[in-house]
Amino acid sequence: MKIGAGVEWCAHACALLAVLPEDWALPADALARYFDVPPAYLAKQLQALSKAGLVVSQRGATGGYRLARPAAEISLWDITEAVEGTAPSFRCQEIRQGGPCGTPARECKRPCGIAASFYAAETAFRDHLRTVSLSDILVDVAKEASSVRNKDIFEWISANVSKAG
Amino acid sequence: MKIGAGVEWCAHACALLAVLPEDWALPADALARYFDVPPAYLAKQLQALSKAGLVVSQRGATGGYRLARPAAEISLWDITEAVEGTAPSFRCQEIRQGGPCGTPARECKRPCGIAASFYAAETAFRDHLRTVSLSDILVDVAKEASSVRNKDIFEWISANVSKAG
DNA sequence: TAATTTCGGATAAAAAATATCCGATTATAG
DNA sequence: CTATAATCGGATATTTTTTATCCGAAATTA
Repeated sequence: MKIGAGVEWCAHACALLAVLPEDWALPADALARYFDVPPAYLAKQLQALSKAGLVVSQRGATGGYRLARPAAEISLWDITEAVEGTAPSFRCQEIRQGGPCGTPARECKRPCGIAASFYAAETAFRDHLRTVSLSDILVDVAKEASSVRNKDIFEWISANVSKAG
Repeated sequence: MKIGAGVEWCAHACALLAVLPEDWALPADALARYFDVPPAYLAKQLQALSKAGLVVSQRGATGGYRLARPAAEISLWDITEAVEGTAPSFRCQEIRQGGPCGTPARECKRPCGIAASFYAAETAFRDHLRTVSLSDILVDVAKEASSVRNKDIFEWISANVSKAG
């Protein structure tokens, strides 16, 4: 049971996009440099966010990525779902139907007790991530970071942003 | 985020072992035939259960597997942990420490908000599986199955069991 | 309209899960 | 007591998934 690295990267990337002033955008390459991760691979992950409608991409000279909606309306589950897909972690093979004592298919319309338990557990997992929005993350970050570092971050953004003019 | 097939197989295998009369055992090969899954691969998964102390293995002529403790004291999480390992699904790469604005390591003793949220979500996942024991599964099965099929199952077990004598 | 900069899908390398085989071990039966 | 038969357990291949990269398509600016 593993979550790909793209989820972590995208979550941090979205958190950075969330502090961008309105109508500014950050290119994928800039985001990769900010976090020191492989640029081409991050770019691929960002495509998933774009496809899911979490971020808006803009091509061309002053292009880049920005959030598609307010940070309060993007949850960690939204990001996870966009990157990892919506398939359940427990993929039931219905082995109860096989073998010499297999249950007939017509009696298997509902999931078995084992599958149902895993589905319920995953629902709990997803529901928790749904309760955490990007703005919740930012509050947490703001509490930890010093005002000096916040200034550094803003200066870096200003130097690397794609600002439409 | 995916769970391997071995977890499903082992969960069903344990449920079958749970209805075995005391001091009976089922060989790995019999379990594989019962569920119609690759024998060698199921055998490998069962090793993990044995290592974790969930089942007791007995080599030799009348050997096989049986539960190490009452079904009520074995949870779906016990089985998942035994097969998949105990590593968290979200493996934080601490990318906040990298890049031009990286947070100094001494300020990173606690997990960041993103990682903490995923850890909490996974705790919810695990806690739910901890509440489901093998006996809960058996109750569910008993409700669904007809008494005719239960007789078939018991007869198959009797014909394939390794009974010490 | 040409040039620059970006995103987006197609393509390779690495890692993990899946599947298999054979030797080590143990109880039984002769 | 010994040989035999049947089992588990770890080492070994194969397939799939994840990770990583590259190059063409698209769009904005000068």
